[in-house]
Amino acid sequence: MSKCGRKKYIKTNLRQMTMETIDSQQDGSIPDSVAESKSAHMQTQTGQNSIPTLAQVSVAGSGTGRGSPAVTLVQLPSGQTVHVQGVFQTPQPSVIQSPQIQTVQVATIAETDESAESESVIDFHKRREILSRRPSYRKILNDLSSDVPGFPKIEEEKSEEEGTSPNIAAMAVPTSIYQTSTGQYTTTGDMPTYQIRAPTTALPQGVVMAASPGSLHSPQQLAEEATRKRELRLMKNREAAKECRRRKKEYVKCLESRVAVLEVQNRKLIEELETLKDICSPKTD
DNA sequence: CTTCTTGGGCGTCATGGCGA
DNA sequence: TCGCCATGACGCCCAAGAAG
Repeated sequence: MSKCGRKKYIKTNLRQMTMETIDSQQDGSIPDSVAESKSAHMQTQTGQNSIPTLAQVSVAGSGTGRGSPAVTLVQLPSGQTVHVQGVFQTPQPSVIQSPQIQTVQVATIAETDESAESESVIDFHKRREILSRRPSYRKILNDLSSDVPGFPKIEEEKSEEEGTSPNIAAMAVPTSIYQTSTGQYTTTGDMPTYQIRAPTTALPQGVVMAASPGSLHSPQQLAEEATRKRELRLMKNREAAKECRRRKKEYVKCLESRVAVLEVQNRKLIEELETLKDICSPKTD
């Protein structure tokens, strides 16, 4: 495997490993699996670049009180503090409790219920449809944030400081393009700096020439229109990719924070279990 | 100092989902 | 059905650190 291929392999598996980590948590597995998965994740993130610290945890309460759940403060990497209440409370939903997973859980329950058998059959194709959809970081994260107050939301609209909206960016074609030393092209002006490679002469796949026949006459005009549409599409996709990566990073950060919170909860559970064992052990003996 | 390794970012293409 | 959007995948470039 080439260097880039290996790198991309690791990159691609990063999310998968993270998901597996949380999946094991949801299954109620031991924390070692979490630690192992996290260490694996850390290994993928090792190196010279700054490794994102998961979270700093400070236990503010004893955690043994049944009536008054203790509050655990978890310092997230972003500086945000998440309050984790007593471990005997209703367990917080796992990070993978995306709509897809919820659908599976509902489906499982429905299938075990004989009276709902017909409904499960009816909803089968619908569930299949939902399950086959790609995950949306925005949806997953917003779903998470609705469950956990401290969790940030991914905004539906781009924030103003992030530049122009995609529509505006789509309309504004950069006028000044300079070639950099690396052979790439950099635009200047109010638009964000792009690295635009020289457009290929070959038409992209699936590009439909939808120009009205009345407005375009010569083949040159057709070619110009095609080039313009291609540049427009590339610019839009460029912005979309940036936004997607930003959301993905935010999503991964939230997952890491979630892992930290769950680790704290797990640790407290183990401590309480040990305490209960100590209390009950004289009776059992 | 040079070369290698590694991680991050970016642009682009391919593709599936979704709304009009 | 078509166009748009979101996202995975891939390749490239760059910076920083390690290794020689």
